[in-house]
Amino acid sequence: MRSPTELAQVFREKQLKLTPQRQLLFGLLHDNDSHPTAESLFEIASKQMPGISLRTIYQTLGELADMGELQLVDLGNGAMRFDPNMGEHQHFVCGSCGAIHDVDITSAPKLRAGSAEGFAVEEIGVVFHGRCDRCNRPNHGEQVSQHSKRSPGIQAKKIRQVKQASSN
Amino acid sequence: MRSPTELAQVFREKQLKLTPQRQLLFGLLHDNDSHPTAESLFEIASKQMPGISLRTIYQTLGELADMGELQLVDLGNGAMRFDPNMGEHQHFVCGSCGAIHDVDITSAPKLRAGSAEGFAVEEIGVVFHGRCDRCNRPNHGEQVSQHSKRSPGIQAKKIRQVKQASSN
DNA sequence: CTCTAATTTGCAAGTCATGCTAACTAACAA
DNA sequence: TTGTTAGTTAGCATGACTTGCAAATTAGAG
Repeated sequence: MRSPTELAQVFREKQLKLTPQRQLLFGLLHDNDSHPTAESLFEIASKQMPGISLRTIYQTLGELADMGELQLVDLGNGAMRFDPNMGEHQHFVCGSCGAIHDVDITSAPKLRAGSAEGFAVEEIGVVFHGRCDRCNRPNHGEQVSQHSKRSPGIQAKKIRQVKQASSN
Repeated sequence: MRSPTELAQVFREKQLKLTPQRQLLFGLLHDNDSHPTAESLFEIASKQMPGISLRTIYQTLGELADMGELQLVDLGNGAMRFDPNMGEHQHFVCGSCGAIHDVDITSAPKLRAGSAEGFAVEEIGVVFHGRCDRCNRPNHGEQVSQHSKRSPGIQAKKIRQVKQASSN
C-alpha cells in the first residue's frame, strides 16, 4: 500500500474526499504487517477517533482493496484480514498462537502451474501452517492470542483453502 | 471417505448409532466429488428424507470430519465445502462458473517447504484459481451456478487463503 | 418390551459483512 | 466567509452461515 501522502493524492485525483476517517486509516494501515481484521482496526481507530463507525472501516477497507492498495486475506479464522503488503508473498499461520506472518515467496519453494488438466490457472493461493519459532521454544506461551471467535467446533478442525483475487 | 458399509462398521464400534439420517448422508457423500455445502446436501437429503434437519447435516458432517472421513474445505465463497476425498489433493476454483475441481497434486508442481524463516511448516494449503476448460471455450456459459450468497462486495474481490488441518 | 444414552430437531444466538438512508461534510466556487 | 453539492459516515437492519441448547425421539442393548 502506498503512503498516506500518496494515497491522499490518489484520492484527490479520483474526486474522493480526504476525510479524517480515511486519513486515520491510511496511517493505521501504512506499513502494517499485523494482518488486522476490520474489528481490530476499529478498536485502534476508535481510540484516536471515538465514534468512528465500524461500517466506515469496512467501507474504506473495501475501497482500498478495490483500488489495489491492499489485499483482503481470508485465513478461514473467521474474519477477513487486511494486508497492505501488495508484494507477492504468502502467509504462515501459527496453529499454536494464531500469529500470522508474511512469508517471502522467494524463501519458500516457488510455485507455478500452467494449465493443469485443462484449467487455465491464473492465481495460486498458498498458506503455510505450522508453529512459529516462538511457539517452538521449550517454554513457549501456548496462548492463542487472537481469540478466535466464530465457531469453535467446525472451525477448529476445518481445512482452509486459499484463493487469490482475479484481476477484476 | 470410506464406504457406507465400512462407516457403519466404524460407527458401531464407536458406540455411535446408525440412524437413517447418518446412513443417508453416508450414501450421499460416498464418492461425491461435487464439494457440496451443508446446504446443498440438505436439499438433496430432504428429497429422500423430508423433515431431516439442517442441524443434523452439520452435526454429522462435523463428526465425519472429526473422524477423519472427510475434509472441510473453505474456499472463502461463503459456505464450507465437504470433501470425502481424503487423498492428498488440491482444488481448482473456476472464477467464471464457480465450479470446484479436484486437482491431483502430482499434476501440479509439488509443493514443499521446510522451516522457512524459522517456522516449522506442517501443512501447506493451496488453491488454484482461473477458468475451467468449459468456461474457456468461445461460447462458454458464463453463469456462476453456485449462486454465491454471502457478501457480494468484499467477497467478490477478496484474496482467499488456505489452510490444512493439523493432525488433530 | 424396557430402558437409557445417543441423536435429531427446531429455534435462538453469535459472528462477520453488507444494504440502506438520513445526517454530515470536504471540496470548490462565488 | 458562505453556499452548494456530491461524496461520506454512522446506525441500524438484514443476510448468510454455524453453532448452542434443551426437549422430544429413537437406536441398540438387555
